[in-house]
Amino acid sequence: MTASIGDVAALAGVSVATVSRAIRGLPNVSPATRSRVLDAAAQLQYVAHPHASRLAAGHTMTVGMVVPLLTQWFFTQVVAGAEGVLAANGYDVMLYGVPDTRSMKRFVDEMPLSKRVDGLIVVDLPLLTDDFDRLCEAGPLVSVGVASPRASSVTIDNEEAAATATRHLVNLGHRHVGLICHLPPQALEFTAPVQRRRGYERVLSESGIALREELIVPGNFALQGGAEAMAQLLTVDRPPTAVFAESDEMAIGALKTVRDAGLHVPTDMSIIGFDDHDMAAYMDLTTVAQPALLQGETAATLLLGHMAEKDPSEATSVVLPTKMIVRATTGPVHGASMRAG
Amino acid sequence: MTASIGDVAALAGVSVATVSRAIRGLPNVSPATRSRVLDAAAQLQYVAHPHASRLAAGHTMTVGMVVPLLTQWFFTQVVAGAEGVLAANGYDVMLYGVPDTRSMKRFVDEMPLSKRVDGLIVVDLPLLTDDFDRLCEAGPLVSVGVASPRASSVTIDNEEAAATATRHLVNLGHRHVGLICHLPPQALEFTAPVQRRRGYERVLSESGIALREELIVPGNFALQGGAEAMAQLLTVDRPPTAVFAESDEMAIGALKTVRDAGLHVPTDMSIIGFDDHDMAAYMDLTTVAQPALLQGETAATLLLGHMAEKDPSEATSVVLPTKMIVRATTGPVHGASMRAG
DNA sequence: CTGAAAGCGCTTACAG
DNA sequence: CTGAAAGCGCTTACAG
Repeated sequence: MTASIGDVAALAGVSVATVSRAIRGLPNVSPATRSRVLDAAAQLQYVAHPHASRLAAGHTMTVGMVVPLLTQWFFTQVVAGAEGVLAANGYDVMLYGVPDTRSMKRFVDEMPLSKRVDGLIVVDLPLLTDDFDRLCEAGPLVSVGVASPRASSVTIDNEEAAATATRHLVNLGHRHVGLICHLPPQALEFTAPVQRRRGYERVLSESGIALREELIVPGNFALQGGAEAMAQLLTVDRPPTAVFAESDEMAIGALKTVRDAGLHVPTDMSIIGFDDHDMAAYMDLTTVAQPALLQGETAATLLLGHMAEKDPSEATSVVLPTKMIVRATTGPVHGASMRAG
Repeated sequence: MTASIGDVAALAGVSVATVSRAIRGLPNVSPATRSRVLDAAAQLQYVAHPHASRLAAGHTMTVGMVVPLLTQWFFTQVVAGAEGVLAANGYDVMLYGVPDTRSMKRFVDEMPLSKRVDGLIVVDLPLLTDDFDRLCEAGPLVSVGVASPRASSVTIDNEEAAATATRHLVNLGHRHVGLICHLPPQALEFTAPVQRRRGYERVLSESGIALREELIVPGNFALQGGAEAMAQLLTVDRPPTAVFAESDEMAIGALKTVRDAGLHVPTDMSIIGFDDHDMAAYMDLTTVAQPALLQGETAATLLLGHMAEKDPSEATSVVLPTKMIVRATTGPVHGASMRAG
């Protein structure tokens, strides 16, 4: 049906070897020959069959992206960022969603053996060290979201960012500061939530504020989870006067609960989020912004570099800056909270 | 490094042909042989090299998904839905973002010739008929979002859904109904916006309401676009008392503009969106829900069917239901609007 | 039920 | 600068 390298060779009157060289821009082809080949190829609309060249050449020109949830804001941004630079460099991207432990296990078992991709971008995957090592052995890998001595990574300083958020609240005079975090401890542990929680706890401790476990509630990184978490925070005695939510989506859910309860933000309750989701500006949500798209782009660039190298080089880890954006949902403690304190 | 089919054959003491048959579950292998092969394969952790089998067998076990914007709500839902069922059926998914005309053109030129995938899922692509036909000729294709006589598709009835939304507004007594639509006409035309606009116009006309061009403003399917569109609507004379936004994200942006202007929803302004985005429930936004994830799943199922067939069968087009969800952002016309009317 | 061999469409030393 | 040939790792008629 479609032209093969042999057809081009016949039309140009050269061998297939020469066609291969001419088309890929390799040296040692005379200008005249090259242009004859190129003409023939254009005429036949020839495109190399990828599986054949991949099999012969030993590389696939595709990279795999492994992502827990295909629909969550952060992941879509990272995928979009990486796909852009990868496509611009001639690479295809294979997308793998690994929503649960079982699919993650299967992925780890099969991927390294399947030589399916030239490299892997792994996003925020709560992998066991062993599994992570196995993936690394299979080829170039860059991890986004979680740092590792074994592989290049692009991350943000989650702990410091969370500390900044918490400090902002404390500096406003809040002494009862809630945290809407990720899942309960028994679930899959992503690293970002752990680090963010650490930042939160550190600042409280530095500020001489006792940690109150009942002010830390899971919100599942979703709107509804955030709303429910806030509902729970409102019922404890001596409720918080300020809350740090580990994602904007949870923060926005929390905002709704507060307002539905007839309370006013930030007068009765301060809320700070994390991400700088599109929605954040529109909700006037104070938050700490992370460059999600850029993390994907950077990961792709790093991976491109590793794939180009002959032997595996040093892992390089880049940590991208975050930035607190103060908007309208945080403010000084207020009368209502004074009663509680 | 990793085991090849030859290694397994050697270990099991059979030919590579037998290994191939045994592992793929083909008939004509004795139970004893099969289990010997399977044992050997397991022992060596053998996984068939995909490019080799793909080249030899002539199919790739991967499907391509082509999507305009990787980050927009609808597209992420469709991708997630399709990836789920495809992965469950052993297919890999290759992701292609085609944000602009140029990349779309390149995709159409190269993809059909490259035999890279066994089938294609094309989401909401404003393709020229010719280009669409070329993609169809290359192999099984299912289109989501736009119907076509040439290929199977999964869509919703955009016009009817938009009519329902508009009728809801008209039935509430609104005579000045704005539309926040997609891009200005000169841009790439996606079909959904065109159809939705048609539904809007039809209902106005059926209700004896004259169309006012100045009440139709583009919002670019984004939060900010929606906000700006609403700002513009507020400045026309005799401004609308109700607005239909073609996506929830635009509706939410519009909501913000209205509230920032000190107006009350729905007393001063009714707003209805489209999608039932997660955020919609939280904003108490009246909207018409479309099953985005399901559209992706359905497309994948359809494609799986087509890829399994020997010769191309009839195109089947499934149209999924939409459902209006009345919440708090729409209400009867009110005093304020009477002044204008 | 099983194996030997050709072939999928390329790339890559090796000669020349 | 160019070509003949081997090889990438499988699958698939064809014999037996």
